[in-house]
Amino acid sequence: MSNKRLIYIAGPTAVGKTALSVALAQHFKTEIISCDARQCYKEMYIGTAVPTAEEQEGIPHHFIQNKSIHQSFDAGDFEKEGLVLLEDLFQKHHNVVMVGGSGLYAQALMEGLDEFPPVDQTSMNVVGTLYKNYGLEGLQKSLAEKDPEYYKTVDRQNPRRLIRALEVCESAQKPYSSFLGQSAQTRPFSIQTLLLSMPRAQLYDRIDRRVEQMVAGGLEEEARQLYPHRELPALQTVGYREWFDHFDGKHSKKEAIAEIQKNSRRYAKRQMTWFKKKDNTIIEAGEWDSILKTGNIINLLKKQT
RNA sequence: GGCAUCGUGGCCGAGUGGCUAGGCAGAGCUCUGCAAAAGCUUGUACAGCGGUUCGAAUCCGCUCGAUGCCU
Repeated sequence: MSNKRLIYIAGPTAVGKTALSVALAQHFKTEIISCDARQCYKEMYIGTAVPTAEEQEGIPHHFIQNKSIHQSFDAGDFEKEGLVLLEDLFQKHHNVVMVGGSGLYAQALMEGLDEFPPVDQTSMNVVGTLYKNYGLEGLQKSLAEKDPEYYKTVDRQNPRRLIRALEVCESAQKPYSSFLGQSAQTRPFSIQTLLLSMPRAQLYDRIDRRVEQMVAGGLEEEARQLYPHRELPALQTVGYREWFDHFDGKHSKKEAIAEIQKNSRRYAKRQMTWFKKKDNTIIEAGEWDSILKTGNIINLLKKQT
């Protein structure tokens, strides 16, 4: 085992990941890699709670605002680019800090995804048309035929899952399931995950307040500028869709804000569900506060057994 | 004080004698490439008490509460 270590700070939105990650990075004099499926887009700033320059405290951050909403970027891309970046960072540092709430992205980088062939535009169109014309049932029938094995285990009610599998089948002319479980992933570094946790009520309160701060900070205007691009995948995001609906007259500004708060709370819930099953070291709010205050960061890492 | 209408799970809301509407919120969960996405699961509640009936959220009486009108 190499002496290189990736320290991953996980946790739901608004729990306070940024401050801890910066403190850790300062301690190890290292850099931060963000695993956040939205903060990587340069066009989105306020609504994705990108750490400000002050918050970053001079620590180099990667995968923050380095993509455009007009290009496609997904968990697989993140894995590939992230590994290249890590290799470089580990030349200079023993420890590298990763932060972010996108569980799938973190999983991709830490555990690896199987190799899938790229999905071409034609295949996307074929599947898209199928869904449009024949709905969920059309997708189910097609997948049952093209990949009966995967069909047995997929969530058949979930169009996204069905579409993805069909797109791969279509592009590769091979069943989606034939690519599963191919590559046994090992990483040339160790990984330590710290999951930040906080009582539900307290977290929800922080979420509500942060949304208010975003609004005060000009979220509405940011959303207005992105309105022309509202169909893009990157903009299917809490904090933006609700404004788009408001601009379309579907609800008032006040309702839009309340919706953002509600959807953020739900997002946080889903994140907690995801991280919970991952068997991480859980750090409660009270603990990391005192750790930050005393600067006693090493104890935090010793918690890991 | 009199008359009238009403009182359904956290909220909205259907249901006028038997076959546990539904929606929202909440909670729990799934997920190997749009993941801040997408999907799944989840409540026998009928203001209270008594009566009629084989059987009442539904009918009758009283009590409490809300609203409106009247004196």
